[in-house]
Order: sequence, then structure tokens, then C-alpha cells
Amino acid sequence: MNLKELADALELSQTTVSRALNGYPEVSEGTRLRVLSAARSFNYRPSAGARNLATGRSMAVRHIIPLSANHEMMNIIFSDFIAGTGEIYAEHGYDMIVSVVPEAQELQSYRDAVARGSVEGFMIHGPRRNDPRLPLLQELGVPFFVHGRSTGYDEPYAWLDVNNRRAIERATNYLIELGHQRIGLINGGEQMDFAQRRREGYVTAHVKAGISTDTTLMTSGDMTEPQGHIAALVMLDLPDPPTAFVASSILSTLGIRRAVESRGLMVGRDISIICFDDDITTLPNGSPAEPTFTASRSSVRAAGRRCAELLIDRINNQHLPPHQELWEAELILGGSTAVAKKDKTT
Amino acid sequence: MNLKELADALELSQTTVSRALNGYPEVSEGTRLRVLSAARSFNYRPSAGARNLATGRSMAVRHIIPLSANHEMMNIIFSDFIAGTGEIYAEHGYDMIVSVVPEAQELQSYRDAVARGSVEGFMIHGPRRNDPRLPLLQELGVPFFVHGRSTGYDEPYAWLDVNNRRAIERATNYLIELGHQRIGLINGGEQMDFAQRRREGYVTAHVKAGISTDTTLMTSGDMTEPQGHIAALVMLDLPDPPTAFVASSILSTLGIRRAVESRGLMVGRDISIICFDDDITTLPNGSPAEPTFTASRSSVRAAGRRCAELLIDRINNQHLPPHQELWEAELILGGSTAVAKKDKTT
DNA sequence: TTGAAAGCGGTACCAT
DNA sequence: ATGGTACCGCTTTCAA
Repeated sequence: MNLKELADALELSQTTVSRALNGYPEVSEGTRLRVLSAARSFNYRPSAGARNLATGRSMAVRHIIPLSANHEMMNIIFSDFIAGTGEIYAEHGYDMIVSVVPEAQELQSYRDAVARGSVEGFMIHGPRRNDPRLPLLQELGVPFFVHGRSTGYDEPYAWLDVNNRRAIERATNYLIELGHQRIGLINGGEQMDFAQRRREGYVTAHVKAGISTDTTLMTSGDMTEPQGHIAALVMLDLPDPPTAFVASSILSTLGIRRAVESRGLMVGRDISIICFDDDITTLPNGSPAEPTFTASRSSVRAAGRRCAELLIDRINNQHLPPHQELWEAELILGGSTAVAKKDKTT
Repeated sequence: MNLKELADALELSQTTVSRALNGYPEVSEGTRLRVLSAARSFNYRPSAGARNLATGRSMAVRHIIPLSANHEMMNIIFSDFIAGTGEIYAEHGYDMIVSVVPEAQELQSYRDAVARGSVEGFMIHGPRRNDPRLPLLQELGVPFFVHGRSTGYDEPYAWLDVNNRRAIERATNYLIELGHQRIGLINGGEQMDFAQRRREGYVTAHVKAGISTDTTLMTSGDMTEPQGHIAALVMLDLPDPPTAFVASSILSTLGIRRAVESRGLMVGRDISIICFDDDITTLPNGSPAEPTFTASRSSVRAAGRRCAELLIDRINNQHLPPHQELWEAELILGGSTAVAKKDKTT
């Protein structure tokens, strides 16, 4: 069923039917009702392609995911983030196109999508320092929204980020206040901007407390269970091992806990852990009432929802200066932190 | 740059340019080369909407993800699966549209997408028993491909599934051969067809070995770390606890391991575990050389790739009978299984 | 081998 | 308040 057929069935012109369907005011209430009910009964939907062509709007946004040896992108966080964005897009009638492309073609994919007019805006995942995508999109003049930030790109652009530096600074500082002096950092891959910021927060807390940092206590990599496990084992076996850990992900944290327990130590008694908790649906941090881990928490799903809203705003208000939003993570007290034991340091 | 402008620049007709670009044979080699090089230098791409309208093909497939209290769909497995499908779609020039919709609107979303002509086919995730999506799509006459199967729907349809029943039967049987008599099943949500099949495999192995099953040793739910942890704790505290576990997910398995260790027991010595391992990128089962857990393994990412290929085949060959493909999981021997201790049963 | 022109299914301007 | 019609940018039939 297309517009012409619907109009014929109603003995009206396509114009009137189109207007009625799209909520134009100049249609009489009577005909509007007739049209609406006929459209419903025929299950009429305007053709996406035709509308796209006629209006120049595709009602679609694109998430381009590079596929590479570096799998940071397609990680466990991704599904919660796009669950959040997808919800909002659907509410606003937008389609979410997820393109998985070889890393070498990543930038060209942006160009192609713009040239084909298949998309009204882009969501940028996992920005790196000096991320080449931002100047490219600026040059292409297409709306985009960044989940995170890219240090080194100084033009104004639209983003939402968690205050990763402060979150980890606070977390680290909390451990320091508990008396910990040797704190291991098990960070995400430091090509990621957020991981850099977290490391800065970790370092800043040390500097402010007058504690020197130790590179043997700082590691980074893909945020997986084995990564946390291996990194923690190495640190625990140092001559002067850490009494606490700060971790970038709850997944790494599961590995850290295993390492701790395998050394006959107990988390929350012998060893403290604070992690960054993205509040992932399938990786809950214990129950809300009783968090397993003390954590700096910020829901990545909520972030997805907000990013999607802001991308849509951006699309509809391209003349406005880009909106930027910084979220503070929440420090959640769980069972994984305790006052440092004094037996080592005294 | 559109076709008309490109044609004008080349002093050719749109027709010829279009033909040259689309590889029609009647264009002379000379003009074809000229056209191709001009298209490249102008970075010309045909408008997606216009082409869609003219050809009736949208070059897009849709994955509809219901959003509900039941979050099984948007789980950690999802990201690897769509990483796989996305790769293939991109290679074939298809867009992957991911729609996240409230559960109540799920079926209507299929109707809408078809009516709007925005899609050439659907990928069906996580089929349940008597899944209403299959008859609906059959009725709509649109190509679809099912990752998994739906018991209770008897028309032929295209699917790819892992032989979940046999995988878990073999896993269970392996434990039985090691002397285990009390084996806990920590299954995924049994509204899912695959979870039902896994339970059948578990039961079958018991029946064949002449061991009676015990409902206190069978549980199901969302496949998360806490689920595995809680379920395993409950079973370990039974008067007659299991000496082994079969788990549906590596995520649950992490929780089981924690429960085991918290009772002062050791995995692979006191307690054996076999899990189903989807070979998730961010949840590797140890290293390939040294798997942490004995597991029944089948890569969900590879499945995604194959499903996408088969969906595209289906779209291009709708007259053919639907292709069906059953994969056998591979039994991987890891460090989590051992001969049952005799102290309890003798 | 090339070109003219009629759609594809809408939207939106200009009339009435 | 309603209708006629010229696009939107491409593909494809028909003619030359």
C-alpha cells in the first residue's frame, strides 16, 4: 500500500493524505480522522526511501565500529551503550545503523556514508588522543556526537564524558586515606583518551598526597578478566607488593580478585580494590544494596541514552554551539576496601 | 555531487554514467574508465535513498532487539555476534540496522519495517519455544534468518544453530565418566530454546548413565557472574552437594568458581566445571594453549559471520528452500575437570 | 555504444 | 481546506 493507493481509496488527493498523516494544521479534523483510521486499517507506512529522497532526511544515524586486532571497541561495554542509544533513537523515529568495518577503511566509511546521504549524524565511540575522526567529520560538515573526549582536538565539538580523571583521583585518594601507600593501577588501553585521563587522576592523587608513583604498579591493556588476573599476579609477586588496586573495569576486577585469592589473601581485608563500574547489565556489581566492590560508578547505558538525545538535538540544531556535558561518577562503598594493614609499612 | 552533475562534467548522459558505474557490459571500455576515474576523483557515491527508491532494494538488514525486564538479549554475547554479522554485511554492501524496541512493540516493529520497505531481511536473535516472530515473518513474506531454532514452529525456515543438546550431553557425560554422580546444572533462562535443549542434553546423559536427576541440582536464569555465584553457593551448601557443575556461560562460570573457592574448595581438584564457551572476545577462556575451563566451545562470532552470509543468500535466493545448518561444539579440555573424589560416595 | 524519458513514492510549493 | 504538479536522484526500458 502506497500513498497513491491510500489516497484513491479515500477519494482524496495524495497531498491531503500526506498532510493529514504528517500533522499539518490546514487539514480539517474530519478528514484527518478518516485518513488516520484508513492508514491504520491498511497498515500504511510511508516508504523510507521515498521519504528520504523527498525530504533529504534519512532518519538514520550511524555508529562505525572499526574492526581490528585491537578489540577494545567491540567490548562488553558496547552492548550496554548501544542498548541505551538504541532506545532513544527508536523513540525519536531514527534508525541506528551499525557499521563494522576493517580499521583501514574506517575513515573512508565516514566519507562514503556522507556522500551517499544515508545518514544524518554519527556517534563516535572510544575517542583516542588526537583522534582523526573529529577533524574529518568537522570537514565533512556532518553532525556528530562523541562519547568521551579527544585531547588534542581543540575545535568545539559535541561530547558527553564522565569525569574520569576526577573519578579515579577520588578513588585513589580514598585508598590513600585508608592508609594505602602502594596502589596498583590496572588501566584500560592507554591509546584511549579516557584511560589517559584515569591515569592522570591516579597520578594526581599520589602527587597531592606526596606519595611517589611507581611504574611497576601501573599497567594498561584490554579490559578483560585474564588481563586483571595476570597484571595483579605480577604486582602481588613484587618484593614490595601493592596493598590496594584501582581498576578500570569490573571485568579486570574479577581477574584481580582471583589473583588476590590465589595468593591466599582476601579482598576487603588484606587487599583493597576500587574499580570503575560502568553498571553493565550482565556484569552487576553485586546487588544495589550490597555492592561487591567499592566503585566509581557511572552507567554507560544512561550515557548511551543521553548521547543519543544530544546527537538528535545536534542534528536538529546544527547552528547552535555544540553541547558538552561532563558527568561525575558516583563513589559507591562496597565490600572491597578496608583500612591498610600496618604490618608492611611500619 | 549527484549523478546529473557527474554526467554533465563528463559530457555524457546519466544513463551511460550509471551503466558504467554499475558494470553494465554495453559501455565501451574507454568511457567506463573515464567515468570510473571521474567518480573517484569527485568521491561520487550514489544516493542511498534514490537508489533504494529506484531499485526497490534498501541494501539493509535489521536486527530487532526487544528491550525488557528480561535482558537476556542485550547481553555480552550480543556484541560478539553482531561483530560477526556486521563484518559480513559490510563486505557485501549491506547496512545493519539495529532497532532497540520496547518488548510490547516488538512484533509491530517487524510489520512497520516491512511496510516502510526499509529492510530486505531480518536476523532473529534468541528464539524461544513457539516464538511468535517466525510465523509473523512467514506471513509477511520477508526473508529472515534465525540464530538458533524454535521448537514448536514446524514450517521450514532458515537457521543456524549449535547442537546444544549434544554439546551438553557430551559435557555431562564426560563428567560422569570422570566418576561424578552429582552434577549441578547452571543454565541460561529456559524461555530460550537453546537453554531447553541444553537441559535436555544434561538429562539425557544422566538417563543413559542410569543416574537419576535431582531438581535441586538444576537451575536457570540470566547468565551473569552473580547468578553463577549464588546458584553454586546454594548447591554447595546442600546436604549432598554436587562434585561438578555444567554451566551455560563463561560468565556464570566465573561466579561458580568464586563460590567454590569461598567454600575452601578448589576448581579442578575438589570440584569440576565444564562450561559452554561462546569464545567471547572480552571473556577468553584462558589462553588457547591453556584453557582455564574445560568447555564445550563454539564461537558466537563465527556464527554471526555465517548467519549473515546465509541471510544474504536467503535474500538473493528466496525461491530456494531454506538453508539449515547445525554446528557441533568442540570439547576443550582445560584445567577445571578432574576425576571425582571417592570420599563422598563410597 | 549512447541518450531520452518514464517511473520509484513521497513532500511541498503554488493554485484554487 | 483541498488538489495539481514539480521535484528529490537514481535505474531501466525503449529508441536511435
